[in-house]
Amino acid sequence: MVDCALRLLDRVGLPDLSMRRLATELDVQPSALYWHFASKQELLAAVAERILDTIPAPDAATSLADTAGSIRDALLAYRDGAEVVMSTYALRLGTRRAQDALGASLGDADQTAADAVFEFVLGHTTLLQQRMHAQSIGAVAPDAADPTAHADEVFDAGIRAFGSLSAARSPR
Amino acid sequence: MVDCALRLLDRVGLPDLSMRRLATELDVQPSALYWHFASKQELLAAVAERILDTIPAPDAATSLADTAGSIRDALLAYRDGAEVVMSTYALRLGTRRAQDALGASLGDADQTAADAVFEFVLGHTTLLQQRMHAQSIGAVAPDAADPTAHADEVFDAGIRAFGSLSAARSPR
DNA sequence: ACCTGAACACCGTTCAAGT
DNA sequence: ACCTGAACACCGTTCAAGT
Repeated sequence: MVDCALRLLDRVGLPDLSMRRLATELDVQPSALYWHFASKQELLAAVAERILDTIPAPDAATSLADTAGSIRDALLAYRDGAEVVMSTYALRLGTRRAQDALGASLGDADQTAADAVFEFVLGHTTLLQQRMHAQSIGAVAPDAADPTAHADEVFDAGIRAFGSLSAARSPR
Repeated sequence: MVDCALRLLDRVGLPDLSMRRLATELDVQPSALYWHFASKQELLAAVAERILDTIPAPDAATSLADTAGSIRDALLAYRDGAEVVMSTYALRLGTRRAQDALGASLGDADQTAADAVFEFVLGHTTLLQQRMHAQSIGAVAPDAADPTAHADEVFDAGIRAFGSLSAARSPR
């Protein structure tokens, strides 16, 4: 059932991922979903956890750039993945898998820096995916030649900044 | 009419800011709104621009921390402000006022770093506001003692990271 | 120029009742 | 234990018609 929601998300996007549509996909009445999940939010939390499933276990030997990259990849693997994860992370449902991996790469005891990096990755990827959708709809402003062109550069610049933060700390 | 939307947003939040509710507030039929705005998205773009109106003009003499702080303040001034700005920024509606101010503080010709900082600020503030709302509803997980407690620390850590990026560049 | 009235095609959620 | 049927209180948007 979560698998079906994940496939539907990837096919139609978050705005069109409704309980009614998911029910139709499962050949079931909408009300049947509420025996399994108390609300749509709870269903989305399960979907978010599945999206983050592919990120590797925390490993101090993995560079920040690689860890951040695999989190970005996990979010990009499904349409609107970042937005789904963002909304459930805000409610503190789901695991802290992503932050733990980032924390390990930063070699930091407290999680402040890891939280900041995760917030950057979520913000960046949410924007990127919304832009991808806007572009496919043709709803983008005409002045923007290639909406997603410099996204990688911006992402790298951000990760480099956070990397220099940890480099400045570790020598102590 | 945008003022009314802004007040309504602050009162009820983005999920409850509907065209029908706004119409009721204005003592008008919902369809009347579509003479002024082609869609809800367009209305939200106007609201987003108003939210960002209070951020100061670009000034190289203003520190990155101050500029980022005033952008954060502008977003926090209205309920769900960050999410509204995020969704219209993705569509590239509205101005680049925030990024221009950040670019000036970074003393940078290209806008890559400014974009990265803005993405961090948007991600951070969106998460913070969603958490504030979840808390007021009481819908937050029980293990989180004080959801918004360390938000300032995380924000400062992020901005410090981006600050060190520009510091490492300017000596060249 | 600006708005109404009525409709179209949807939503999330609840809850008694069925099997 | 798991699902149906029917309802409740909503959505964004369109469009002919009014003034």
